[in-house]
Amino acid sequence: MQKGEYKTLLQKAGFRATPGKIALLELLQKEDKPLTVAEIQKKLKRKQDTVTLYRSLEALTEANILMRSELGHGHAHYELSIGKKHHHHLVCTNCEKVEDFSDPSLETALTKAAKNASSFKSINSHSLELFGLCARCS
Amino acid sequence: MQKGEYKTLLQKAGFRATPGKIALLELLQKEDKPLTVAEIQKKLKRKQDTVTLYRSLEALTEANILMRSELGHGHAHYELSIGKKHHHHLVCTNCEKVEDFSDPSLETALTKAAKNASSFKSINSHSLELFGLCARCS
DNA sequence: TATTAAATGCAATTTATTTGCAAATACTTG
DNA sequence: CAAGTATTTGCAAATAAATTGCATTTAATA
Repeated sequence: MQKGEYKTLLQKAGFRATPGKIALLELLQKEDKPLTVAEIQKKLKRKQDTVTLYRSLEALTEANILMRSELGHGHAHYELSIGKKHHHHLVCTNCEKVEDFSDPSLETALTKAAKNASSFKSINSHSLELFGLCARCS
Repeated sequence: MQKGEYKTLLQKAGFRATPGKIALLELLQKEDKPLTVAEIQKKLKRKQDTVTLYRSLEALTEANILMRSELGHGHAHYELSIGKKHHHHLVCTNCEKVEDFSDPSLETALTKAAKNASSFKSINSHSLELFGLCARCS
């Protein structure tokens, strides 16, 4: 995703291409890992009210532009979802380092498991995190 | 797990077999599904302070007697972990109904994926939830 | 039964997130 | 390109989830 393209992306999704939202998307692209609201706010050059940030994150997640994940700390993490393939997270339980991972055969197994999932008629999404110790912490 | 056995269980784990903790374990056994702190508190015959409940839940989870899970609502859920086989959850995004599920081949895939997990030295646990619509809501 | 460390309850605090509303601003259309 | 309008933003305040400190109670054990 090129820098200027966020304007188009936002507008196509029905949002206004405000400096705040563009800065948010650019930051998340640059960081390329799940960030908490506090981290985002700290790193954003253009300062935004916390409430505005929450509202933007919520709306953009709803529009599938962002992806939200719970990483076992009591607060949500957000990352860019467009332009990234489906993935999950490895979380270091010591230093909280987060790493992406994906595994095709795991996805296959997940899809199958979802089909077998007894009484449920449809499975629309899933969340999966692996917890362990990263190279530095072990 | 028979009723009276919780006393022994607690003591073996280094806890005191207090009426509060025993009542908590008995309730979770009876309910047999992930409950929120508020739900537990409401259903407990013997009323307990919220703080006490939080502390018990935390300690018992630490001791692997309980299992905590995030089900995509902004608060933790707890269920008995002893005497239950490893499982995950199906969550209805409409009515919040929760159902257990487990799938051996999925576990195999998860273990393999964990091994391949690049830089991480060890994977100790994982969390997996499937979200969809239950039979009634679809 | 007395001792003591663990568990409890209360008050208050922290952290995460949400709501209401008025002011500011991006996009449309003339 | 100026005006109108609906969206977005910021501020203040509220709500929700979880935690901390401390004094009191209580289960275990000697």
